[in-house]
Amino acid sequence: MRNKFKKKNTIILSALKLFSKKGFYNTTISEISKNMGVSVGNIYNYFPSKNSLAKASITFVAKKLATNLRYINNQNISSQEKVYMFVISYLNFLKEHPEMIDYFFRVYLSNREVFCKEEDCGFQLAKDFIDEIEILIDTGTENGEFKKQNFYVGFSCITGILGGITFLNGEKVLEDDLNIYARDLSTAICKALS
Amino acid sequence: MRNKFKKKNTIILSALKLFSKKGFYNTTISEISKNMGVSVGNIYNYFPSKNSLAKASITFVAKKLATNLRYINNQNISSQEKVYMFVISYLNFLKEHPEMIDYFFRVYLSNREVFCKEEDCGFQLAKDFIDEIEILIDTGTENGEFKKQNFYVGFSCITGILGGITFLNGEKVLEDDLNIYARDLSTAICKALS
Amino acid sequence: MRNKFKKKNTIILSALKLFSKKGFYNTTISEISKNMGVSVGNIYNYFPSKNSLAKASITFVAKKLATNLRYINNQNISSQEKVYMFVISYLNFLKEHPEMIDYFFRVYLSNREVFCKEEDCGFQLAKDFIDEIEILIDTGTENGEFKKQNFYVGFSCITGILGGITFLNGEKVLEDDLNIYARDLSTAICKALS
Amino acid sequence: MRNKFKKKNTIILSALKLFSKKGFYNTTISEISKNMGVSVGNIYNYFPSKNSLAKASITFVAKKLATNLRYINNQNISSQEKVYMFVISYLNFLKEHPEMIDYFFRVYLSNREVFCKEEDCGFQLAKDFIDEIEILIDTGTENGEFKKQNFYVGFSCITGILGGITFLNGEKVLEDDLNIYARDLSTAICKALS
DNA sequence: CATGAATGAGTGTTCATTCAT
DNA sequence: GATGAATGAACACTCATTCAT
Repeated sequence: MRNKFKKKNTIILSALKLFSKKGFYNTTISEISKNMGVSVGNIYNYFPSKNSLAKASITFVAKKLATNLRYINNQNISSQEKVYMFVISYLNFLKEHPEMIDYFFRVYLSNREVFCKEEDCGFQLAKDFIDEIEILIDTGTENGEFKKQNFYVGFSCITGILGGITFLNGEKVLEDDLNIYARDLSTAICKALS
Repeated sequence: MRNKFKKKNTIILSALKLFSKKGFYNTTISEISKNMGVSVGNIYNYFPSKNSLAKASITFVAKKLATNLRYINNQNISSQEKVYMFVISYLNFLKEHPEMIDYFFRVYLSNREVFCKEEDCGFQLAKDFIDEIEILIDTGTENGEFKKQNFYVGFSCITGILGGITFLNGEKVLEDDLNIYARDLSTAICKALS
Repeated sequence: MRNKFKKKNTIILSALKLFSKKGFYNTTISEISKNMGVSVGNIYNYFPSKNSLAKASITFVAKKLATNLRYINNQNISSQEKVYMFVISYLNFLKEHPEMIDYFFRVYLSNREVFCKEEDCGFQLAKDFIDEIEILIDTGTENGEFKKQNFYVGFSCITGILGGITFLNGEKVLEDDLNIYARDLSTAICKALS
Repeated sequence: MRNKFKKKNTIILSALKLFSKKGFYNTTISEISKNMGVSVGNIYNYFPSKNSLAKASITFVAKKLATNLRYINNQNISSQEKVYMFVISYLNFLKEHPEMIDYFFRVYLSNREVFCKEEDCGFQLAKDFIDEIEILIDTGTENGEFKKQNFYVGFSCITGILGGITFLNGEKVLEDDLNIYARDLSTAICKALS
């Protein structure tokens, strides 16, 4: 039912905020429940374990990122412009929902043991997003803006460079507003891909 | 005295292996001690807490990476060649000491709460390495190989792209030997910087 | 709610028994929990730390003693009779709940470091009881049975003499039933106060 | 040999200071050793265990108190004057060596489990002192100053009342210098005994 | 569905004691 | 005798998970 779905999302949002702020292991289920005014036990009516909640959170964020990127991919513009739009969209997302991006980079990328215990292993959780990245690269390659290249290298260029600035942002060493870096970052990505 | 120093390093090495394999929170002091054939209590004669051991481990790896890069920075070659040598050196390091690089990327980049409780906060722990990255970029800028650019963007290009491939390597999705990617990666980095 | 209050008392009672028998530091939370058929963790749902449990235990005993003494203070009898009644009441209490009195004298009087870490420091925990002692002395002074005297000296006479016999009782050197000493002790106290 | 004896005393003095300040269980052998500039292991050349050091400390203090009291007992003065002299001597001792008296009252009286594990149980450790107390009472009884009374009650009067003021002193609630209370205390003791 | 008290295995850390040097 | 690194059992406290209400 619709309600169940909404409640799951509310829980994910609450978890996301805390996971990203304090890390996965320093966030307790009890805190998540208190933060959203719900009982501990009730959370277990929606997610069978803390790990499963973490996984659902990843998928949630990945889907958001994928949706954004899919929208851009569908535009009728050059690939370079798509990259730029994606960078802008990503940085805005980072500013508006730092907890989601932080979670994506901090918790997911590095608490492998949390996400890889069973079948639907780490990489798969973000599949939607990764697929859109692939589309972005392939389209650019097909129309000649990007060179033909190994997907993994291309993937590293896009997500790595954005990941780098995300890390620096999290470390609070950036002096300027994030948007300032948008042009430089997208240029760097495009050059790396071409 | 010399001995105390050596013992600390032995402990760090043991910790590094386990932290990187299982994550910081899933590694117990007892495991680290068993892994190196020493008693639990004795570890506390060298490190006052698990956190401090984690910090020392970061510094240890950062120093190794910095030493490698410093050696390259001091060569009398073009900056592009330096980047290539650094990528090669990094990938080899990753192959030979996956636990160190893994630790660097997984534990450090993401368990901020572990490293940021006091003054010598996160970013500072890797200072040596970061300084060498800055030298690499600045030298290239001075000799005209790289464009004049914001340091944070340049930093993201180098460490981000390498971080990306490291992540993929950790996820075990790469089909080929790491060295295969060396040329493409260094090319991408140089383009991104220029 | 009523239940929470009752449970706290049950825990205190269990703790009291063990603390007094084995001392604060030789009693583990695990023992307390086993002794009352409850899990370790559950105790922490009621008391945030072992120290806080010790403090609550002190207050619990002090309140009991205070209640006994308040009842006597409210009687319409001479102060000498009050002292006698108090001694009787105290010795009976000591016989029936040796763990409580033992705790009061052994753990409280001497594990200062446990009780004095914060604001509600040692002396304050037994405030209720001490207040009643003051009333006992003041009343006797007002009606001329006791001389006008420094409170601290008077306090030492009452609690010190009873403390002495308590100590000897704990050392198991007393040959007779405690009640045998009641008359002599109350006489000594009254003389000391007059 | 003489040296061994002296060293043992030095250790006892160091232990006494720390035991009384922080309690028996919060004082580590390592602290005692550091406090006196000696290695941990070396302490074990003089005392086979922490407990035995605590016991030796008790005997040390008891002997000091006994010596003081014995000197007074041997004077050719009334028993009331003896009590007064003893109170004065005790309060001075308390002011000059608070750690010793504190230890006697706090650690000995209440960490029974430390002192009663084997044959030379608690009470016996202070035998010298207790014997002198008995002599003080008996002499007073013989010369008619004190009434004939149960030893345990008499003992409680003397040590209890002094114990009371010691406790209050330790709690830092006394507003005046200890000596102020000497006359009142000795009067109270004498009255209680007569 | 919702609650939150109860469980108990698990972890970081301490510290008396030993012993090779 | 003196040293202090090494040992390892022990303990306070945490927290994911369960389940009776």
